[in-house]
Amino acid sequence: MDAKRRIAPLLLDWYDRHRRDLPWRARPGEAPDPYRVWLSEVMLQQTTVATVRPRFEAWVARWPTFDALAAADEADVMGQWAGLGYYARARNLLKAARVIAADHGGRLPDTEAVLRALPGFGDYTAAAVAAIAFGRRAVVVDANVERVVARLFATSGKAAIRAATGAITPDARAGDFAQAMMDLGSAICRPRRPQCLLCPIASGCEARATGAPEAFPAKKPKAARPHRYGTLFWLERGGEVLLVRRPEEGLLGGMRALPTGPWADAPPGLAGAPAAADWLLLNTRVEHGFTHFTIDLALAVARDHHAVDVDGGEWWPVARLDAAGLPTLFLKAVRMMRERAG
DNA sequence: CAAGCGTGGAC
DNA sequence: TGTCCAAGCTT
Repeated sequence: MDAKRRIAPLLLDWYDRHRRDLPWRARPGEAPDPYRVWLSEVMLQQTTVATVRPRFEAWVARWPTFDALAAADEADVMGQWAGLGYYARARNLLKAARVIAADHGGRLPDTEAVLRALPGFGDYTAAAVAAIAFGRRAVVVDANVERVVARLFATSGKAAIRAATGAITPDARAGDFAQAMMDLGSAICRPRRPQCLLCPIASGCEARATGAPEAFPAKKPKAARPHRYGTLFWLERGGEVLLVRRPEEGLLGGMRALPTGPWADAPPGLAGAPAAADWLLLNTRVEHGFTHFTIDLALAVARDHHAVDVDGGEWWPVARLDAAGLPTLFLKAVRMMRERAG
């Protein structure tokens, strides 16, 4: 259809004039670095560019290649990821790096199908890396593309969106096209208050013609977030505090953490304490919102000069807790303890 | 396939 | 302050 073939040239022309300069993005005429493209795609999953930028720089300074990452300790990798969230991404990143080093000669496979089989590569990431790093034609559908295409054709549904995206994806510059769609979705075709007057493809946009482009795509009804309660245990001994490593699976999996008791529908008090000690339940609370529930944590404190080593735990200097690689939830408790002491 | 899985910024 | 949302993957 001729109207559909006009979209890619318009979008690519807009991209050539308005593309953002990002640390993982090759400049015109430069060859993309597959390692940087892959790392950025994983970091950017459900995470904003502003958050990723400094974390990306720190990561590539520490582990600049697949082989360097493959040789890293898992605890170091998880600690470097701390604060970014969705920690399965870091576990899969390391797994994939080791597969790439062992089975692919330290180079990323250059086809969508082979990429798709690596840990952490879903439909989106396999297509995006194939297109952006290797120039393959691939149909790249993320939340931005879904929104742009849903509005462009006033349509909905995963299959219809994918088919429509395929119909407007060019054979050449597929990587630039994908990035152009995402930049457009981020800067112009935003969820709220889309900037249609600045849009290079507004003239053919069916949602704009309806007068309410922001109504596309239809939003799913949101589930209520339950509220839970728990207790964080701060066991201190000679300037050191007890940390544990959380189980590999599940919430904050594999991360270093303060010990916690059970998370329940009502405050559990001192249940699940990591050791017998003279616990003092503080009046202050740590609140933290996760995607699917919020947690309200009490803080229990004990200073026990006779505390023996706790199974699976490690004693960590309080003054160096910032370097422990703790998820944000636990850093909130650390800050609270410091305010209390100071 | 719906649910589980983090966090910080915008409004 | 609460709600929404951001370059999704796994089971």
